[in-house]
Amino acid sequence: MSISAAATGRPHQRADAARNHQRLIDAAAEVFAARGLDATLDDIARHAGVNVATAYRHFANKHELAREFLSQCVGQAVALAEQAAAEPDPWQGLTLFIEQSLQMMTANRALGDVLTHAYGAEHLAELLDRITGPLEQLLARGREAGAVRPDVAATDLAPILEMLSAITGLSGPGLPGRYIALILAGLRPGQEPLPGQPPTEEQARQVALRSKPKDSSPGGTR
Amino acid sequence: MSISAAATGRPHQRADAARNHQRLIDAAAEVFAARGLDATLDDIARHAGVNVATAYRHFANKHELAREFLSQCVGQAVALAEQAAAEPDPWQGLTLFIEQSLQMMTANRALGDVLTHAYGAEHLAELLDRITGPLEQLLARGREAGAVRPDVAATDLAPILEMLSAITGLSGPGLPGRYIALILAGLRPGQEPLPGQPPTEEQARQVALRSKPKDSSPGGTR
Amino acid sequence: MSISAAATGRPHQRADAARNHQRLIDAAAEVFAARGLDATLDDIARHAGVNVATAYRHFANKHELAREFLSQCVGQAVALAEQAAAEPDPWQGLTLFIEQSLQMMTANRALGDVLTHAYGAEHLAELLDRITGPLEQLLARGREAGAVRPDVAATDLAPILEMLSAITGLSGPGLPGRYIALILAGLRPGQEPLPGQPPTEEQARQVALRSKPKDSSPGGTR
Amino acid sequence: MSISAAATGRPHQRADAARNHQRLIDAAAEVFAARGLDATLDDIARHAGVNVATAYRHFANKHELAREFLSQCVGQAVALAEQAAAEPDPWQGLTLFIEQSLQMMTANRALGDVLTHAYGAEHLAELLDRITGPLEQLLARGREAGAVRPDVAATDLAPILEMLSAITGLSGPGLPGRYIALILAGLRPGQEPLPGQPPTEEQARQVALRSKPKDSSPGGTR
DNA sequence: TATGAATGAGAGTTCATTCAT
DNA sequence: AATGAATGAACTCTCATTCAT
Repeated sequence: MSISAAATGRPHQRADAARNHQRLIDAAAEVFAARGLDATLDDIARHAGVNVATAYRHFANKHELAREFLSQCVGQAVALAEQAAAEPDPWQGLTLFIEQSLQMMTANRALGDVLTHAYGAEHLAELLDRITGPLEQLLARGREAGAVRPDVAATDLAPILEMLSAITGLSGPGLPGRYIALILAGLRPGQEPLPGQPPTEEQARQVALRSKPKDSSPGGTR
Repeated sequence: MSISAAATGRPHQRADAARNHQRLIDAAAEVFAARGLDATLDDIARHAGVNVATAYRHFANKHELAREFLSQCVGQAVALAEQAAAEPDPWQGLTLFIEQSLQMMTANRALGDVLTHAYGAEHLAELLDRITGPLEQLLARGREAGAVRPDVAATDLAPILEMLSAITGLSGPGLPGRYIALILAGLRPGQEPLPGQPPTEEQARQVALRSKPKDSSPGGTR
Repeated sequence: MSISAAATGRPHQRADAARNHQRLIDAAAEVFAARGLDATLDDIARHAGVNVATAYRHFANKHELAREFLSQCVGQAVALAEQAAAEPDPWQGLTLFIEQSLQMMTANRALGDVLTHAYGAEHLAELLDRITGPLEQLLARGREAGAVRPDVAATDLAPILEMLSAITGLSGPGLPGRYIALILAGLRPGQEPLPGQPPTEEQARQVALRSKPKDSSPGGTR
Repeated sequence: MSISAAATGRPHQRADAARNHQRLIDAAAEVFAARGLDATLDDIARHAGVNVATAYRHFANKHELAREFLSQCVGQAVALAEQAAAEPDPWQGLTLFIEQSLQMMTANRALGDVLTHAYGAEHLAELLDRITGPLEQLLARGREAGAVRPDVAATDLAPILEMLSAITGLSGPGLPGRYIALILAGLRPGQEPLPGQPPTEEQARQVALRSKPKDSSPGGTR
């Protein structure tokens, strides 16, 4: 076992293979972003400069590739949440989290797409799991400071982000920001209480499940 | 082409043809709603009780059918806007418009799907065109009455609806309503002004254009 | 519903479709015979002069095509058994049945191949079901007449035919016949009793199940 | 190529190489047996605990591996024939040979499979060559002793074994044995003479050649 | 006009075989 | 010599669209 292997945590991962692995994920991000999740693996592989079969050596199937890609995004999002939670001013933290999240989704339209597909469900669960802690803490501080309305919970942020992801396409001077502001305004305290209850984690997870029945189970021919 | 056709201004259309036309649109709505836009034309035709080839006699291709379907939705939406504008209390009118719109999109998941595809662009333009009038009027009254923040315009409602469409999948007691309330709260007056400007109609139209390059021009193989 | 439809028992089967259907089965027989069951559907379709997709309009998948083909063979085999049972001399009937069966398998090597695959199981069941009656009757007459050994049952004929199918490839003057004679000799009376019992229908059916685990369930990609 | 290689008459083969060679053949036997000849080389290599590429260092291609495997079986079969020829009672010898052969084929379903493929032709020739002697001798003694019908030759045993191989799948109390008995009965003397002549060695070899044209020449893609 | 049938162009996936380490 | 990785060529099956009745 080489040093680099120990470093990556994978046994005997050859340099070129590692490169291709990442290349494929990057290509997936780009191509998914450009053409949506319906992009063909062939396209992605070509984009990565490898043969399709090579893609299959690295990922069991298209689902897995999407999942892997999503998994990397989860990492970023968690980092974002933690960074936001570390912000001294909780309102600034919240603003930062939402703005950066939208930016992330804008830069990577595939993200919204993936979330919409069943692929996402699994990793969304992981994401929510790891993200709820820091965010809840952030909101708590915000509530105490009177900066955030008291009836908003961390799980509310999933639908909120999902909503914002819908307008990532909007281009124009400060345009998506306008709606971030709108929503942030709605999160301020001193307003009529929100109806209903914050979604459970289970329900929050379902935001991603608008997807096509046919695509829900891997193994489908298409 | 017969004389009567010339007389009516439309090519002579037999009664059953007209019936099939509508049947297909209805079937499209149902099937798109159930399976998303990836549903096959075969499915739709079968659902309508006709043959695929018949569908092609009525619509040049799948895009056209989707467009036609969207066109009918436009009608409903315009009606909705007019109904809202007629409401004595402008805030109630706005609330009604947003709630009913979401309901329409929830009942018909395809709508959100279609909007997301390039299909929508053309008809979205028409929609915005016809809807802006009543809504602007509604908002004007709201602003005057001090019920609505002064810096919101009718064109802002397009992104807002698009955002809400993203969470139609959310199920739970009063769940989508929770976020309608959040957004409505953000529309109230007495808050920090929104950054930027309301989108132009052109920009509002682009909300729908996140879509796949490949699908943008009809005639593509897939 | 046309007259021809009534005749074929299928609703509105168009002439060309019916032709293609049979062509495909014939092509399947030929191509399966030439290349074994691993022949591609593409090959078969090309051989039939149609597009693969057309093959898929007629048969849900490769399995179904093989099954359909086998089904036609079953018909022939049953006819053969009935013809043999009608023979006045039971020994002659038995001889005829075995000889003709072998001939059928020789002319159509695919038959043996299909039997060997899991495809066959289902239709083999049907075959055995419909064939056992006449053959048992034939053997009964043979036993009474002292022409056939008393400890042979109709279900013994399945393994016997399967054995013979193994040598259909043998070419030479009267060559496969030599082994038919050998087996017929073994069926004569006045010899040491055979060990064990005749197979149950269930067991007889299993002759066909030597096949590859992977191929046993339809839907496998290969 | 080293000196020691020249000395041994074989290219220098490291100990582990020789071990891998045998391991691969053993793995081939097992995997072919379990999954039929369609098993992938990857599977076989993994089963042998080596990499596919290593398999290719030892065998030019899949065909060669199968051939090599068959070659080893030939050895066993020859041993079997010699053992049978050494039996004092010729009938017992014949019975033993047939029973053990069937057992060998049952234990190793791949054998029948390989025989059925073109792979076998070459080695089958070798087999027949080396096996005919002992078996002819055995049959001669049987004929003299009046235990075996006079018109059966050693080359008849090839088709006979091939026939029996067809029912190796039969499971049930004493089930394959029942048909061995049937055939042995047919080999007894005092019956109508068999039609035709025993196959020439050339013809006997052809039993194995029912196989797929595509696969006959190594180098085919599949 | 409406239908049943046909089709070309993929899409996802697998595998025998070769290349680079 | 042996490995991990890469590849090209298939193969099965699907679907939007067109053709022939």
